Amino acid sequence: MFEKYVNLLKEKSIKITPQRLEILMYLDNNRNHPTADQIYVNLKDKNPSLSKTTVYNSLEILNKNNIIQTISITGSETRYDFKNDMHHHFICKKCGSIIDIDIACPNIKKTIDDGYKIQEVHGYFKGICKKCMGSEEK
Amino acid sequence: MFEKYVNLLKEKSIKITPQRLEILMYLDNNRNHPTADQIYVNLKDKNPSLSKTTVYNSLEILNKNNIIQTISITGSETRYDFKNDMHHHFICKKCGSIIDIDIACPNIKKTIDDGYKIQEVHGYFKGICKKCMGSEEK
DNA sequence: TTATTAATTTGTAATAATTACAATATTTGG
DNA sequence: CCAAATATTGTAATTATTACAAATTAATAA
Repeated sequence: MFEKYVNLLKEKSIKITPQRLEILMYLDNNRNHPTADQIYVNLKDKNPSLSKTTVYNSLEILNKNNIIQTISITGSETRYDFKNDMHHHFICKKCGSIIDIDIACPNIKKTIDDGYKIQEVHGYFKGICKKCMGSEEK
Repeated sequence: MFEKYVNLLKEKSIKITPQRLEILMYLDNNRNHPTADQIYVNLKDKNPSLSKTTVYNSLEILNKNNIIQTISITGSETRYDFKNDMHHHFICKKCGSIIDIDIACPNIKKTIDDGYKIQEVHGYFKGICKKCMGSEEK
C-alpha cells in the first residue's frame, strides 16, 4: 500500500516515517493543491498525534527532493502538489478553484541560453474559469 | 513632478492623495520589486505620518486598477511592480535577487481558446542567476 | 471660498501562515 | 538489539496582512 511512497523516499535517501508516507499518499490521491493546514486537518483524524510542524517539515523535505512541488498562486498560502509533468495553474477569481493547465513553457530554453540555471518553473494564470464564465452569461 | 501619477489616478477615477502619489512614484523609480514594508520604510523618512495600512490600502487599489501588479514569487511576501509590458520573473535561490525576464507567454491564447478568461499572467522561474553561476565556477 | 459628504489615513489590535526550539520518540545501520 | 542521528511533537515566537474605528482630508457644489 505504501510501497510506492517508500520507494520514492528510499531513492532520495530520505528516512521513512509513517507521517511522511501519509502526507505523500494524501498528495498523490488529492490533486487539488491543498494547503499545509488542509493536509494536517485531513490526516489528523486517522493520525491523532500528528503535529502541524511535522506537516511543514515533511513538505519541506519532500519539496527539496523534488517529490512534490509548491504553488504560490494565491499569494497568501503555499499550496502543494504531487510532482507530475510540467504544467501551469489557473485560479478563478470568482470561485477560487485552482485548475491544472496542461501546457509547458516554451520560454525556458531562451532563458537557459541566456545564462540562467532554471530549477523551477511556475506559470500562474488568474481570471474567470470556464464554469463561472458560463454562469455569468445566464 | 507628480503630473504623470496624477493623470494615472485621474484616468481611473481614483482619488488623488499625497500618499498614493508617493507610493506610485516610488514604484516607478524603484523597479526592484519591493515589498510593502520596503516601500513603507523608504517613504516613512519623508512622510513621517505614513501608516503601513495606507501602504497596503494604496497598493490594493492601484493593483485593482491595473496601475501596478503583484508578484508572489517568494511565497512569503507579496512584491509590487509598476505596470509595464508583460514579462516573467526569475528569482535566484543563491543571492535572492529578482530579475525581469523579457518574454511574453505564448500559451495564453490556447488557454483563452479553451474557454478561460485570463486577467493576469505570472511567470516565475527559480534557479541560479547569471552572476551566481559565474562565481560558482571559480 | 466654504461647507458638506464621502472617502482616506492612521494606529492599534487581531488574524493567519509559517518558523524556532527543546524535549521526547523513532529510524536505521552495524 | 544498540547507539547515534534524525524526526516528531507542542508550544511559543515571528512575519505578513487585515480589521476596525476615530480623526483627517479630498472633491464637489453652492
